Amino acid sequence: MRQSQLFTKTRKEAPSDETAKNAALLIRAGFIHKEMAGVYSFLPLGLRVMQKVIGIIRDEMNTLGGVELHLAALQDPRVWEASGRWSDDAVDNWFKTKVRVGGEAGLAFTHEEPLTRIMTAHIRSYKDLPVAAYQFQTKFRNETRAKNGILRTREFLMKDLYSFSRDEAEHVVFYERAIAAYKRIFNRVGIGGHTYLTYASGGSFCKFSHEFQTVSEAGEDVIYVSEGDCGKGLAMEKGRAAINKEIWTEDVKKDLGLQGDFEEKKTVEVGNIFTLGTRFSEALGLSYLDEKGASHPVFMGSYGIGPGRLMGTVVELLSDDRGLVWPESIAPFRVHLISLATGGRSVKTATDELYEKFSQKGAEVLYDDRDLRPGEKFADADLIGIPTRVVVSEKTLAQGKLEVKIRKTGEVNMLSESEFLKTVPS
RNA sequence: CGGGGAAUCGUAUAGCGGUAGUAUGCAUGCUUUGGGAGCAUGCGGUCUGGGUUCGACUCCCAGUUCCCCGACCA
Repeated sequence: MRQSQLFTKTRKEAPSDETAKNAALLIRAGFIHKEMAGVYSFLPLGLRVMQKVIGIIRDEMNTLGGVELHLAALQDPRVWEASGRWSDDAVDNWFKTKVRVGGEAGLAFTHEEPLTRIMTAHIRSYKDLPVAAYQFQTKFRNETRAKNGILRTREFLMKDLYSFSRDEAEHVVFYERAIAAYKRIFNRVGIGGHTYLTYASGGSFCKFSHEFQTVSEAGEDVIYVSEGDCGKGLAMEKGRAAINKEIWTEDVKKDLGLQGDFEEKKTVEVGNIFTLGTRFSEALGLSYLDEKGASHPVFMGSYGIGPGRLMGTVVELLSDDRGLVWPESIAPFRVHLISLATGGRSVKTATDELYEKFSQKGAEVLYDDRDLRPGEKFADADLIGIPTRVVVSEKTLAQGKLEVKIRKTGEVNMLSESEFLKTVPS
């Protein structure tokens, strides 16, 4: 993409109404626009990052055996009344709206009920199980307080996957595979090393749920982590034992067989997986017949990740004082090609040709073809944070090389075109 | 939802009971060109509604919006 076509402008100064680093930087770099408290629009660069994140999650969900669908955002109250979650007493962050000809509709804050109801039309037999369905869908939550930029918003995209199994044993097999898939996701977006599988409250559904908690000062959660071998269970990988503060009690510690020293860490919840059991299948009549013709409620699980929150968390962790720093896997572009206008027409022509070559090779290139001074282009490039910067100028043309700079490390190398092309991921 | 703070050109900010300023951005011109160039000219602003006052951007009240702390987050 030619940067002259990109309408978004960068800003020198952070907006005064954002104290969160993630939103301040993303707004300065033109990735997002704040509509109102807790509501953000995604501009072209932000959308590209979001799509990369979605692509990684989708890939892992497919590997897990999930099938993608897209449920309605506008919700029928009746299905929520059936589960007891329509009333404001049960769920206080509903956005509800009136239907003009009568009645109400809700803006979905999650999708257990509607999907469970849909499944009653498709799951009849043990032969139909297990199944897993997922979607990327906008969720609405009427939070009393939006905060931390794009980490906690009233409207946000969520990947929610729901599993349907015959019984708990079958469910657990899937659940553990889901944990593995989630780990791969966080590794792939570059925050795996900072992310802990954490025991958390199971709410009204089960004893424990599991959260994926990423260490960051921007976090809202507190977890206790032990780097030693100090317990057993799903979250008790060696060097990775973690418990959410909300369930940090003597009973739980005994229950999980915890011992040794635990360190307190502030974290962002980047994923949460739940064993739902038969809570919704019983309420909505989702059952199957076994081999003997006996009816059983379907055993369910739910698995969430917010791609926007994940993106914000990456910004919090990887940015530096000059701006964003994207990992290759979710960068809006892989290469930021910059021509220095100081070189006149020959530089411009040479860079145009290079851009065509890169594009033909399928490389994702943002080409700064704007007629600006070098300093401004460099500052913008640092702020936008594309992993590799390639500069073409009279100087580089004279050497017959390209100046290749790595955003993350600041490392600069003079490479020939063919040397560089070998390193460009297409 | 409880508590605290804030609202001034597009953005970031100063200031005063009596003609609203700076920086940046934007527009135009000239000079510049490897880390957000220089000079000149121009465009552009006091959240809304009441009240006090001869006079309110400034003081008071209410509303709205935003931020922060806490609570909540199925």
